[in-house]
Amino acid sequence: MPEVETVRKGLAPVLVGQRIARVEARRADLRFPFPERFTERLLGQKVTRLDRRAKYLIAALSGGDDLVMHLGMTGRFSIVANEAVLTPGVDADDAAADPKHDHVVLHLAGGGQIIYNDPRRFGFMLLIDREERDRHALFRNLGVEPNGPELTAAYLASRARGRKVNLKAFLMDQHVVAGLGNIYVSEALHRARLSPERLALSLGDKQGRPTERAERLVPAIASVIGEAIVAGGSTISDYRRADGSSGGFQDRFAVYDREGFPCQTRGCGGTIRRVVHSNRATYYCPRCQR
DNA sequence: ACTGTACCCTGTAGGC
DNA sequence: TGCCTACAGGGTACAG
Repeated sequence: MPEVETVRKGLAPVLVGQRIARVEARRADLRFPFPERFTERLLGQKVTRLDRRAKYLIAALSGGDDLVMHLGMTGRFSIVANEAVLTPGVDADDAAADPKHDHVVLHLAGGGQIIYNDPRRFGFMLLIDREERDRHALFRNLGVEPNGPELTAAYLASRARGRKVNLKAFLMDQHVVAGLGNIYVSEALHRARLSPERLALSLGDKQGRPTERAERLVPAIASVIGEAIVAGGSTISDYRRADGSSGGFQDRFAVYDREGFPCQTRGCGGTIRRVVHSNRATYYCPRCQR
């Protein structure tokens, strides 16, 4: 999510207020097929806003549709203007051209272009009538934003009531907290000194009132996400060409991708472990996270 | 209803 | 050098 927010901030100044003059969709699908009459419905539309909800980018179009875009794992946008190419969240040195995976090009009336590149094609785009958007399956059951006022200990406890999934899976569920990804769940749990293996239901007592663990988790999530947004997101060094982000937060990982390194928590002395749940890596310190 | 697993697709790193 | 496997920041579709 911090990566998506970084992309949004980079894209907004060149996209908002612009009219779409031409659209190239260079294949029939990404993760899903493009919407019916995709290019026709974009043509001539003015982008009036660029918002983010969870990990979705939402371009509001003058005709009343929302262009909803998801970057998946490897999607990125580049801006082409006056011969210069800019990729929000990616250092110029790392944004080498990769035309093979340039799947969508939006030509703006002002002369600029927005290029969507996505090697793995886990991203997607769709068009939804703005009036219908919040009732759409993707948005209807989304959880709260991780850096917003709705994320409270009471909320977490009520959602965790009776849930026997572990905390890692619980926090990865976009219907609980919308926008927390694999990196930030590991980092937030470390800050909260909570084991990813602990059951979600332990965030509340029998009456569903938040425990002290839930109270710790809220500022842990909010601070990790807040700092990552300020840093411009994270880039895994070996993957810098593959996603929309080369911010600075990877330099501040306490646990993510740090298997075998000593835990930095003052006086802890533990060693970071890597475990796998449902095909996703989780990093934590078994000593200070309980 | 809830939970865990397999899978979508492509590129890269590391072992041999 | 080449071949093989494991793994990667996300999310969904199942089976049990």
